[in-house]
Amino acid sequence: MTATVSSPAERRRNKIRARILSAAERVFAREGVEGLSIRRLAENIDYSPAAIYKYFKSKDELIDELKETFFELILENVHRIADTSTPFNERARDCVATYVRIAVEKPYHYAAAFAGEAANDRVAPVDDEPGFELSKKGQAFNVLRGMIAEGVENGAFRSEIDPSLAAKSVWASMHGLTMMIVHIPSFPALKADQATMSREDFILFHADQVVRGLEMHHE
Amino acid sequence: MTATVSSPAERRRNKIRARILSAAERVFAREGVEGLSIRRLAENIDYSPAAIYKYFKSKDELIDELKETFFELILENVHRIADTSTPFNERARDCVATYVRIAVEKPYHYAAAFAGEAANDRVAPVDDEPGFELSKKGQAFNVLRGMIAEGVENGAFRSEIDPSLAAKSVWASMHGLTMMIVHIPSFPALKADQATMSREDFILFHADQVVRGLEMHHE
DNA sequence: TATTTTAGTGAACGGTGTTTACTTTCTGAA
DNA sequence: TTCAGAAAGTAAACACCGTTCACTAAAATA
Repeated sequence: MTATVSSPAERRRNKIRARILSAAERVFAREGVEGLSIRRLAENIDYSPAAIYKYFKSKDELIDELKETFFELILENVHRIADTSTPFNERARDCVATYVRIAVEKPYHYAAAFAGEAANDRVAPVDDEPGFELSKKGQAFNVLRGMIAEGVENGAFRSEIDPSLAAKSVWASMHGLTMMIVHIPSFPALKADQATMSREDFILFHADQVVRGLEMHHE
Repeated sequence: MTATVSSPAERRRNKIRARILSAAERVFAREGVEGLSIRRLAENIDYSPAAIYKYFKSKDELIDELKETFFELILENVHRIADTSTPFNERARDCVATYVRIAVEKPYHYAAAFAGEAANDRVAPVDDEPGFELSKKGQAFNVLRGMIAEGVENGAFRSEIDPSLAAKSVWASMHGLTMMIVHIPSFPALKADQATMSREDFILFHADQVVRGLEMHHE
């Protein structure tokens, strides 16, 4: 299409921006917000602290980009599983378990993503308006809603369920487990209550429990 | 029993400690950890910043006390409901909804309580060892576990459920909703997805959903 | 009353995010 | 090619932060 959409200067700038972000990512993944200071970051990439402000308006903006990239990762993985053709219940459970697993691998990212006032999350109307810029978090939510809608049509889930509402409930439940694990490193093992189940198994147990809440009751 | 367990000096000291805590509470409730600085706090109570360190080892210790008091409040309320004799399902749902409601009233407290590495939460063995100092958070968990055990004995919940495990799952789900509301002020309403349900109703819906996961399936 | 403990302080240490004024380097047009 | 203007980069400062230290004044203890 267009020959060169970016000038050399522009490309050079983007490269440096990327270098800053990658250095930030490294520190942040290991030490979280506390460990990531502009001054330390500047030292890492041999710039003065002030230089960083030529590329990012503020520390918050920089971290926002790390978070967005992180949710991109989650979205990719969840999407991949959602698009397989394994049996529905299994697929639902795997999606949910994957979400937690990845989040737990980068606990600081996940915790930070939900720490701010999070003013900019929007979820697209059910019939995705194309071109509507949607946060990665919002897209992940839409995948979830789609799966639940499918389950309701299937007859696997109770027919009176509103997929939009149920998706929020399910999301909250998975978010809760994730936060639990992120903040209490030993979870689900608690002190003086020796682990009766591995973390992996507990994630599946919880996912199962959550999906069960949606299922038909035959009474 | 003992005539005076506290000397005048000791009482005076406790009074000042309490004044510091109450000033901290005021600021913290409105502005969270970010807004609460030792220097600002000192100014509020007309002391020098250094003086505060005669009463608290660190800012973290001070905040820990705020959090503990907060969970005391939650515990009291949940206990009150758990001890009524309303029908079991209703009671379970109310407990869970109350937990969320109170947490949401003091979002900063709740968020902070789960923010640290939370190294000091322990859950008592099933037969409460008396005298074992238990965090308020831990006690709240025990109430939950007790209720689920009751439900299993009742026949209301599936018989293969391990109350300890299930309690962790339920707790995670409620924690998740709470965090969601705390961090996304409009939740369950999302942008471009006008609220189809009030927050109060959603809390009940979610609690219901969670309890459903524990119930018998008759297939 | 003399001595020891406690309450309280001002000043400093080593951090933080961010801004401002300044220089150097690069770039695009005359 | 020259030259104005933009962009890259910087040192120094501003206004904070939690915490510690050496010190004085007051109270409690012996």
